[in-house]
Amino acid sequence: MKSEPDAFSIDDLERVKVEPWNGVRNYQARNYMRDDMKVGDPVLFYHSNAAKETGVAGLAKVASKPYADPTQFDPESDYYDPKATPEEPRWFLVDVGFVEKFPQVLLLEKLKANAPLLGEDFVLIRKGNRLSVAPVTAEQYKSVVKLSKTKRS
DNA sequence: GCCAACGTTGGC
DNA sequence: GCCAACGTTGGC
Repeated sequence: MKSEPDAFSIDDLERVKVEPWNGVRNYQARNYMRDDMKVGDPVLFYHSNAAKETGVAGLAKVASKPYADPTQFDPESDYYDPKATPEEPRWFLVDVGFVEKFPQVLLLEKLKANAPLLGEDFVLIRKGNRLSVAPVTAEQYKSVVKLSKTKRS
């Protein structure tokens, strides 16, 4: 799951512990949350668009079942969707819980350097990847955790 | 700020 | 259903 650290960082998540992942307005990303996420699923927390230190910043977990994003019903919200109704919600989210902040951000650069390990299809190094929520395999997750423990050169 | 790579919208 | 125009994301 991606977030721009200026808007919401791993430090913010550590402070609040649990955050409803609202505001996702992309159907594919919504489907991943609505259809595929289970409570307790491990999550890579990625800092996108960072001034520096773009990369995986820590670990999180799915902390709720999927439910309707309340911001879609709120005319005051930036995420308001006039076509959504409580009877027929269009957007869904899960709560995300803090697990761990990496001592150092695992830089995108390093992910790219380890493409053979992670696989060329690893979502964070794939070209044109713009989904804020996307799946990784268990193997990829483990590899990322392992890489986070190695020192930067 | 630029640009590539999308996704969405709307006219037809 | 097609496609141009437009908007957004994200790396650099």
